[in-house]
Amino acid sequence: MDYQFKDIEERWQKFWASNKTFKTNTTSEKPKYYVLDMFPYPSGAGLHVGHPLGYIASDIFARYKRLKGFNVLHPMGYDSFGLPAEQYAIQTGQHPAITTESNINTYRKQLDRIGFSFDWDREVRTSDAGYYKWTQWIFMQLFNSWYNIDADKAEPISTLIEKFSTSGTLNVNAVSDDDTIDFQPSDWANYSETQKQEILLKYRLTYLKESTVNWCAALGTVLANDEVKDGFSERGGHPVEQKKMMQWSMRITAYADRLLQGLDTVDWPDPVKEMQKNWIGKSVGASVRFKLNENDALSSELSSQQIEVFTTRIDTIYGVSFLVLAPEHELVSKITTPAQKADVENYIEQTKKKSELDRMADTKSTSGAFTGSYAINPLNGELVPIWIADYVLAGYGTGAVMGVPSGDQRDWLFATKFNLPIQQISDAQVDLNIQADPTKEGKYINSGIINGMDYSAAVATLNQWIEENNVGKAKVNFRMRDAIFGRQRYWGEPIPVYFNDGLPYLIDEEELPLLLPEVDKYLPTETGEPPLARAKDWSYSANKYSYELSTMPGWAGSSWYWFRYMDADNNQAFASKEAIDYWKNVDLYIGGSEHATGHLLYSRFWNKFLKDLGYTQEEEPFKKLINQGMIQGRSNFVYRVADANGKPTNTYVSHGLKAQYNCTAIHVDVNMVVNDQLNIQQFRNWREEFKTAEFILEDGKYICGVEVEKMSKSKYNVVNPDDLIERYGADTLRMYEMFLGPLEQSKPWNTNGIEGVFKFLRKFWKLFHDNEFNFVVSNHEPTKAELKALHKIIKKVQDDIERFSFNTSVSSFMIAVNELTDLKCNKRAILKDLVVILSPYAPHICEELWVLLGEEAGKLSYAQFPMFNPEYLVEDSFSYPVSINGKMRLNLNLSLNLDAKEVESIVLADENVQKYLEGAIPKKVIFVKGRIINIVI
RNA sequence: GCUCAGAUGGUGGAACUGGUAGACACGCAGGACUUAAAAUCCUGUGCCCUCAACAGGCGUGCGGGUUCGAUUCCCGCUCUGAGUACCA
Repeated sequence: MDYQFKDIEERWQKFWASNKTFKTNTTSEKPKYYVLDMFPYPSGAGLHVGHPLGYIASDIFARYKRLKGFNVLHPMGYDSFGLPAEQYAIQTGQHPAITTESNINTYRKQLDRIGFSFDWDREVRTSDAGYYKWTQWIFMQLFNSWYNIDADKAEPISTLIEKFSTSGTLNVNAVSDDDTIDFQPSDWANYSETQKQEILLKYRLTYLKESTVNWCAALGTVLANDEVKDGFSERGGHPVEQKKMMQWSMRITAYADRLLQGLDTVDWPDPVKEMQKNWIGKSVGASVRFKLNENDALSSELSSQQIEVFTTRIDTIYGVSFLVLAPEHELVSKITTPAQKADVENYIEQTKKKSELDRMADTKSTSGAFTGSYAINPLNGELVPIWIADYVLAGYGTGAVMGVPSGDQRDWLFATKFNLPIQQISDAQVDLNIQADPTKEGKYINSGIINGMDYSAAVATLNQWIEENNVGKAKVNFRMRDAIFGRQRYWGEPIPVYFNDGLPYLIDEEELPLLLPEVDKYLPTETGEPPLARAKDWSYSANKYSYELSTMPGWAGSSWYWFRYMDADNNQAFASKEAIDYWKNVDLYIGGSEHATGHLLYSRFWNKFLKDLGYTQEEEPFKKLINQGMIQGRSNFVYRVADANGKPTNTYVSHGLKAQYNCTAIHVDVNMVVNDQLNIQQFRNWREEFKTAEFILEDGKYICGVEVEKMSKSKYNVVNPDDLIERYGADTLRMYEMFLGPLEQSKPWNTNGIEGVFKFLRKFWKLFHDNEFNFVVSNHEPTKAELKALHKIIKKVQDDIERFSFNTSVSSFMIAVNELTDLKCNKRAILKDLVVILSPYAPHICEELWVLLGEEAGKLSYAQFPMFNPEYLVEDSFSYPVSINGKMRLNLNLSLNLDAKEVESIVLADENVQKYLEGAIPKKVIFVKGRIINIVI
């Protein structure tokens, strides 16, 4: 019997499932290793060939680690709350839970066919009540915590209340959205319950606040910053506008510095670290207050107002020649003089008209308007005009900047356009008539107290001065905002909060989970309330209080799920202490880079928070991260010829000849195309309209055009893994996905080469079988050549897997099996090791051969990865080409002492060369891996 | 604009710390087996000159440099992809 992959794979998948071969125990003498995949959202379309790429890689690594003697945790689950199921529910009325369940079943079937070694007993689903009970529980912990800056960690809110009642705000150094709070312990005692709760809400790590949010009308919900791309929603591409709303937020900004510092401790791809760094956007500088100058047009009350600016270049403050406010800045209307009123209002009007996109596209032109007012530079008392311009953003820093044309190119352009002075403040030789000098070189001139200083001295001096004179202070600013947490949607975790007197309170912990109620429709109510408002008899404490109606965002459930896998069925805790102490954190995490500023950042935040409260041990959740590349679709086209009148005919011209015709490209299903050659019969049967299709061929073939696009149904370029498994088997699919190229690289899918991998597996199978397909192995001692072939592959595969270069190890397998086939090697000792080495890649065929070799079924996964012995790889002949002075390449017979790394004598094979070298003394002999490569004379 | 990644045959890609560039696979061409096809096996395959062989020349986006030796290191440029965007 030939290699019967279907039979083999079905049999072993059944065996693994019923014997729970990959069940992992938490207590083990072995060292632990945690291999995690980013769990999928179970969409209705099922898996295409790109999805399992990362899963195959992680499965290979998990299996390899088991062979290396580790206790490996390798689980899988579903991120099953989310928008598509809800959108589908709105259209069809079907409960999202039903859609989700059926999608999960499809996913599971598809995953099972690939032969992963997941421990399915640990499966999690974020939409299960048993799971989201703990998502809600973590929310409650966040609500009940504040961030103590002195301790640099989160603490229970009770310690804050303690401080308030003993010493008021005096000893409180906390992250809060209001740094003006100031009271005595006696005040605290006299505050009403409502007042107390209002104050505490400003410190809680999850809090309710009126804030500007990204509102997506089409989706009927708010979105987080990372869910908005260029002014449109990431899912669906609907327009997003800014809107003020009462919203739940997560105080992730409290962790900004730790999130930044932690990046230095993890083994992650640089681009992802870079993205997170930019997203957090730390900038060190100073905040300075400019007093307004008294002015006839302004009331004296206003002249006591100040404009606060944030700058990273306090050292250039003597060069300030104007201030700029964002058009939305609250002071704009107050400080605009009557003479300038029309100008300013006109400018604000223009700014409003510009859409978000226009504003981003138009970064070149400089625009602005003068308010007519002046501020006073606190350092030199000079008057500086106050302008407004849309290059200053209301949402960043203080919404106001100081303009220094000599030190900042944008300020320089602004000054040049509006004829504002450009003051030189550095002795660096730069012509300020041409451009600004943003460098920090040179000594300061025309700069009062910092004249003659260099950059760092100037910054230190000025920071001290502004603090002493109470006009500002050194400050660190972050670009990152707190994360909006509420969503006006149905299919998400209910927020475990009820309202009393307009203030939020947590429900009793005993009442978790707060179940998602049933509703008649999944749309907002007529009055614009979220869908949960439709729930009947859904309120807290015997109808006394109403529940929070928004639900949690998609990222809530995925921000802690790796802990749940450690102890998936626990009903008393999100995971037991023993399980967390043993598994600690994820050693290897594989997933797409699209989660760089979303999931990966939120997960690190929650991980740090849970650590602060003492529930977990590790500061970082994912030690090593690998981003698998995206698999793109490779679309094929046929070219329909139009007749003289431009009317389409039913004739199609091959790609190479299309220039001679007037034709249009039509997507054709890639599954009817092999090596870009169209299967004409299949095409005719594809659709009724093609039944009578005629073809203009080249060399008797119809060649299709090719384009790389996103893989999608509408482009007919989706390749389904099930079809390939049907034809070639799961082992071939697994190996081929790895063979395709480096894991991290994005690439278009191309099925063309899969035959090569399939042929390899057949060849491998045949090594163990004679021509009549009988299983035959010999018990003879292996020869040196056979051992060499074996140990070469042991070393190669081990090195390749350790550095996640799976594509090259597949190639090495092919070489090894070719060598052993040439040697007609069917020796048990060699083949047994070969099966072990190959099993992470092609587990089914290896399991089959393992048993045929007389070993116990199911034990292959825990066999020992063979030890590499370098002795087998030593060269025994020293006749090979060597170059002289890196130039000519000659065959030499050498006699040398390898230990001494010196040539004892050189015997030249060629007389001519001997002549050439006569009398020359080798200056240097270059060895590489014990071989002479080059002789320098 | 900024940041990062990349550019190697007809194609996907190898070459791990500089050391015989093009492994391995696809495709293509030729051959064996077959009535035939499929499957399988064998041979060839970077480009140029050459009937062919020997030999030679050119070759890792482009231009320089370091080195006995550069796909690999350095400088400058071109192009492609990704991220980000007036962040003060």
